[in-house]
Amino acid sequence: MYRSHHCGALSAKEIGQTVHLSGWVQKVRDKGFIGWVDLRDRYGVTQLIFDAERSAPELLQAAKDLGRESVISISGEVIARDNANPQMATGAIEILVQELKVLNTSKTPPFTIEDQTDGGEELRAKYRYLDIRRNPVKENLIFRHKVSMEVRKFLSDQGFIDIETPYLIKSTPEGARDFVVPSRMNPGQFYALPQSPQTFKQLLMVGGMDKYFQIVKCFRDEDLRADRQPEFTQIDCEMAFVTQEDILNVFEGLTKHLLSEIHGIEITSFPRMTYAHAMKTYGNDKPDIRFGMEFAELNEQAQHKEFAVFNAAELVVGIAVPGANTYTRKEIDALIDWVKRPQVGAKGLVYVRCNEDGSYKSSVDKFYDQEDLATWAKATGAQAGDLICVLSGDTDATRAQLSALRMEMATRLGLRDPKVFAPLWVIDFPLLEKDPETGHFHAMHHPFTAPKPEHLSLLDTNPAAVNANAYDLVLNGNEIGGGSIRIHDRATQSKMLSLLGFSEAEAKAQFGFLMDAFEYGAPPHGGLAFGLDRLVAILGGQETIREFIAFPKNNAGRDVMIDAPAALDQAQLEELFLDSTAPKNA
RNA sequence: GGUCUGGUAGUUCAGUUGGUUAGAAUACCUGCCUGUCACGCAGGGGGUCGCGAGUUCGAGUCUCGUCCAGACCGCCA
Repeated sequence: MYRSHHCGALSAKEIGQTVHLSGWVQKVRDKGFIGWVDLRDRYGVTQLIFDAERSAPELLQAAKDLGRESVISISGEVIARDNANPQMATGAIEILVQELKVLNTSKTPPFTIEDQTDGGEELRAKYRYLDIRRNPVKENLIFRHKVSMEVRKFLSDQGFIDIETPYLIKSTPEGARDFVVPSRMNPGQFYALPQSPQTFKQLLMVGGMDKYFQIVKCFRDEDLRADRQPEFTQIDCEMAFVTQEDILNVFEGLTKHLLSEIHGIEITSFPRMTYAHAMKTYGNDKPDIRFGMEFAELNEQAQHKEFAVFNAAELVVGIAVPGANTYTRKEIDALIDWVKRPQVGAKGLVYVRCNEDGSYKSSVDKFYDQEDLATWAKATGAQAGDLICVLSGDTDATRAQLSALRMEMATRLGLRDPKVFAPLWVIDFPLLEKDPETGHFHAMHHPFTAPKPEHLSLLDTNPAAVNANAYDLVLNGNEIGGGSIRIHDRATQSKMLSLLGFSEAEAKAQFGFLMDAFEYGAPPHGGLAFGLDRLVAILGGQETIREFIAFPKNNAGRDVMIDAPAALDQAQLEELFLDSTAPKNA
């Protein structure tokens, strides 16, 4: 018998019982005549005791010889501790060991298996199986399990059916780069791994499944970030016979359910904000609304004087940073350098100190008097003690820059409390986006998104003005879900693809199967997808999704534990017709 | 593709203006210790300063290149 109890289970109630425990040696404390071993498993730690009076000499010696992370199995009697440890769940008891069996020894691990490990990220990644023994990682994985189970429970209770869709599909030119898989049986041809089960879930609606969901791996061959992996998990959903309103309500319900079940937080406010408003007020389509610092456009207040920089700008926009008038000149200079970094890209920063006595001191006092500055303060809502930061330039770029500054200042001021959750919907996205370089349109969401019915006629005349029935769920400044009402008729889908630059033949070759399906009674439908990794990380109060993935990839898309990707050998390459050195037509 | 930061003991890091034998903590090993639980005490072993070139009497330190890691921009419908 390996175990009668787990290592987190025993308390004073079990005193006198003989138990069997198995686990890993966390620590050996050898005091000569007496020694303790902390035994750890997934559930906790139990202290084992060996001493010269009560233990056989060879047993005491065997305990002293145990190395960290050896796997052992013991049996013994639960006894009360002389010195209880109230810090420990099992701190009232210890096990007087009668039998000790070493099941497997361990080399000294390359980092300490403790909550506060001494291991760096790279090392932990290489020995991920050891990292997973640590509480923080273990608890993150269990946390993810809880979230995922609550999602399944909620959606299943709402009548959604979990259906699997294929991983070996066809590459499409729209969207992200595909990972491709060569087909041995079809020389020179390739599958693609899905970026999303998009078309399949729509076909499930045509198939009459009505409500579908799947917690599913998706793949995108793009550069990584702290919140982006090449393979990631989505909660993918689709519903038939629904309006946008129906979908928002269902997934608002899911979000509330999760916050309630996971954190005991009851969300009362679930605002909806148009894309246009989000861009104007936060410079961003995924605003963090846990704090204010809303944008105030200052063209009117700032473009009547001799300050050429502002006069030449398409947009002059500012925020009031609460309490930041305490910033020294040196700190403000550092802030100016910060916005001028290439990652932010501002040309400079105009600031106004709002002094406690009601006066203003700005970096542009040469051009603006106290009255002018007072109008800026009024527009930005600045109070005494605040610092107004103003950027100017082209509208899109300036908004992005000020948004970056707003987030940075909020982080510095501690306004991004990971225990506070502020979800919102961003709605009314534009259908299309014009590529500034090529002048071509591409779909802002994806090519299956339906235009707003009232904008349908604009598709021919002014495509850029068409809004979509598309929506994003935003949580604490992160896009955690997005979706849309889909096109469900051939004519509209065909027009959409042609707007995106597909010839009729290309459209047919790429998406003919979908448009064919639309001719056999496709119901109106729509849905959305949540990024599970990101959702779990944010609910867990962290920003790096790697911490919630059992075996994540590094910055360069490598799995440093198994050392993937790797070269194939010659025979494999030839079998897959990928060998560039082999003669053609072989 | 780009910007920035880092790479020194098993590990996490310090290392001043370029100067003699490269340090600390922790981990590891040995010994001691009867109530530990971050146990304590004494001792010990452990270094391709990422790699390559250059400057110099002399390089962990300066320069150039390169590799690796992380964050970000581009990219991610």
